[in-house]
Amino acid sequence: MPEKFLRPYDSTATESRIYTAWEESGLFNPDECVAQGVTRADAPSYSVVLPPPNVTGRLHMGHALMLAVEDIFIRYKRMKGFRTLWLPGTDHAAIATQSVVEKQIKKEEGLSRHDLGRDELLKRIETFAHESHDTIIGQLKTMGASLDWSREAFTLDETRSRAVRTVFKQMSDAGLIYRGLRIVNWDPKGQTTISDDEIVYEERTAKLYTFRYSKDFPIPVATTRPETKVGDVGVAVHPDDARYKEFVGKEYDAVFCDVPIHIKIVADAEVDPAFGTGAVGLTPAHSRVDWEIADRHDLSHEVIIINEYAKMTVAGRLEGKKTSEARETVVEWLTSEGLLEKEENIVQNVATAERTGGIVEPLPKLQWWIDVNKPVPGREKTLKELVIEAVRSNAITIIPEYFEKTYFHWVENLRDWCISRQIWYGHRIPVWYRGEEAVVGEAPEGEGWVQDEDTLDTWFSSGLWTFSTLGWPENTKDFQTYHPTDLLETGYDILPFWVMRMILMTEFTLGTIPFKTVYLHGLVRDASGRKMSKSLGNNMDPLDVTAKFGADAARMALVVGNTPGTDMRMSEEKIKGYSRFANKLWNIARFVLDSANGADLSTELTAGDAELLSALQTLSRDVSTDIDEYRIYMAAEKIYHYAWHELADKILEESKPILSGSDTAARASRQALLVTLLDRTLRLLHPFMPFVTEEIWQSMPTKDAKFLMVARWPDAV
RNA sequence: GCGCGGUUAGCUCAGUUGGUAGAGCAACCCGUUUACACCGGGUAGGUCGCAGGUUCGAGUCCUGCACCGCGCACCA
Repeated sequence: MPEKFLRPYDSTATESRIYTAWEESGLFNPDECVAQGVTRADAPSYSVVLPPPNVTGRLHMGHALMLAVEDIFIRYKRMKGFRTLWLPGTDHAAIATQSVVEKQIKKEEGLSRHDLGRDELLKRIETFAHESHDTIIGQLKTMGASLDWSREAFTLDETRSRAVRTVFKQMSDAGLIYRGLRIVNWDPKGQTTISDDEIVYEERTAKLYTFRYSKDFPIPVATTRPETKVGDVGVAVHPDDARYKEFVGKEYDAVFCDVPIHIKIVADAEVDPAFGTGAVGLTPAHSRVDWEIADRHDLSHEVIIINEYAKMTVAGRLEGKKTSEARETVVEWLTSEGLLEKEENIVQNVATAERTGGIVEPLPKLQWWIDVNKPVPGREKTLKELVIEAVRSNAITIIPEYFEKTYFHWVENLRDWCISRQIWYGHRIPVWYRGEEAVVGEAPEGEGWVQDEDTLDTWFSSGLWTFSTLGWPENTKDFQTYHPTDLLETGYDILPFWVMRMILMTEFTLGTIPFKTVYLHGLVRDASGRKMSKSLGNNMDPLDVTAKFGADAARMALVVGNTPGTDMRMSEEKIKGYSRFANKLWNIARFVLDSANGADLSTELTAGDAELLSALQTLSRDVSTDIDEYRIYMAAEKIYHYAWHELADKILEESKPILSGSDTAARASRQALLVTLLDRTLRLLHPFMPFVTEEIWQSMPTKDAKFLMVARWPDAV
């Protein structure tokens, strides 16, 4: 027995040494597995592309969970003999990264992005992104992730940029990308457009004011934003509202807080007669709903009264005021004119920008959009329909299944996707202008071309992730071998943002699905069930816990009993429990290797021993089924239970008298049995606790491959 | 408003197609010249949210309700 077993298991020293050995072996790379003869050249492939972490800093426990789950499937399939690829990468995360760096520069140097200029800011962001990247890669390795580093990708590197330009051009040629003036979500703080899903609604109390535009205006109108009323061009009432029927079609002029306005009364079914006074003041340029109603009644969109800095652009007493100040001014004016009829408190949801916290100001802007309701040429279906069908047809399976309902609910509410952003970090829109000419795709030859100033929504490039990482648009060997990928594993919170968009982009570009199965994990919460966050100070750093208890223990704690789609609670106690298990396993090995020293493994087993072996074979099949059916939470628990409470507590204990007894046949049988049981247990446990199992296996007399990582799975032995 | 999930032992959670309720932690009792004290053996603890229904049989299927959590939409 090697001397190392005389000391307790030391995860810290072992884990980094083992990872380095794996990495140096090259066996994370499936080509190398074939070259070294551990995978058959004609083996079926199994591929997973890592959801690229944002280069905004460090990984959190959610990432650790993601890595544990994916690595389990990957290691299992690799041991099963599949040509297994797990491809790593990082995401430039455009707005998230830029706003982190901008905040940092503002804090340390007091400078804004406009003080620095585009080139200098980008340089700073790239430096930051580079450092984040290195930190993150180190963390991925610490967790034991068996990723093929030779294929690492970045959403903003040259290959991925080319994929972005190519898809943009194809979509544009297909008539699905258009540039249009529409109401966007404008973030005055970040000075950019944001998409619907970058909005966070905050519940606040607000005042609902009921007023008239002038003394002779026939209908009182309710609003929470009196300052916008200087931009009104109409009033809408419900067509069946008896109170106002007689006024529909009439037009009125007024001077509202120094601003001349012209109001037409229209009837529109979208108005809720029960809310406020049942009459809506229409401000088409500053409300998406008003814009749509105005469209239906030929009212002007062009009365713009608020600018990108959320300041008033009208003449008179409101000129240049912030919207919040203008609101007070208008209310004072209404009061002094006797036009204010009522003031009540209501609760409303205020739209704020996720990244900056700025209050979203709806503004009409010329932006790039993807049309989700237009038939895709050659497919006779819209993007929206294709995205629904991929899941409805069961081409893609979502786990847990009930999330399919959430998915459909979400997609059915999908509107055209605004893909342009007014930030600097990211893929620049691949459109070049010269006078009236415009070129889409690759930069044109010749003088005088100017590229579009805007960048693309970060989800545009991550939407291509499953195939851009495999070298597309080149028809590479990797692309042919590994696409569509087998599994996408991610948090349920980005099902709509990312998962749906990958399906959309892949259906359009390749006419196929990006992955066959979506496995959604839940949130990792703290011990009392709160979300982990910087502001609460309850963050758990994966590096700290792995340093303390080992990655094996952290992985088990994250996986055992954690069903997909369900949030879990994490605590150091829990992880500590599994570090005890690693040590238990270590001592099982110590006992077995010590007492079976020199055992003849070809000894015929006694009937009783053969039964014990067959019980473990049954367990192996059980565990395989559990993993195949995505119940890794159960598989992990079963092996844990077997190793500790069956193998250690029962079998090892009852072996003691046999091993010291005088029946030599029984003893020889038992020695062989114990070695075999330990060997199988290590194989079964390897995907879950890769380090300690590998370290023990290196001392096993049954060792039949260079690493346990590429040894055969028990039901295939 | 539309939709999703949860409610099982003191705590955290499993329970795969309906067939006598499980694990971990905590508690309590016993054990220690030993592979491991990062241990072993044992005990106690549940009307499976409530009310109906289907069934020979329901934690599991159906209907309704309550409470908790979440998503989307609206928010004039």
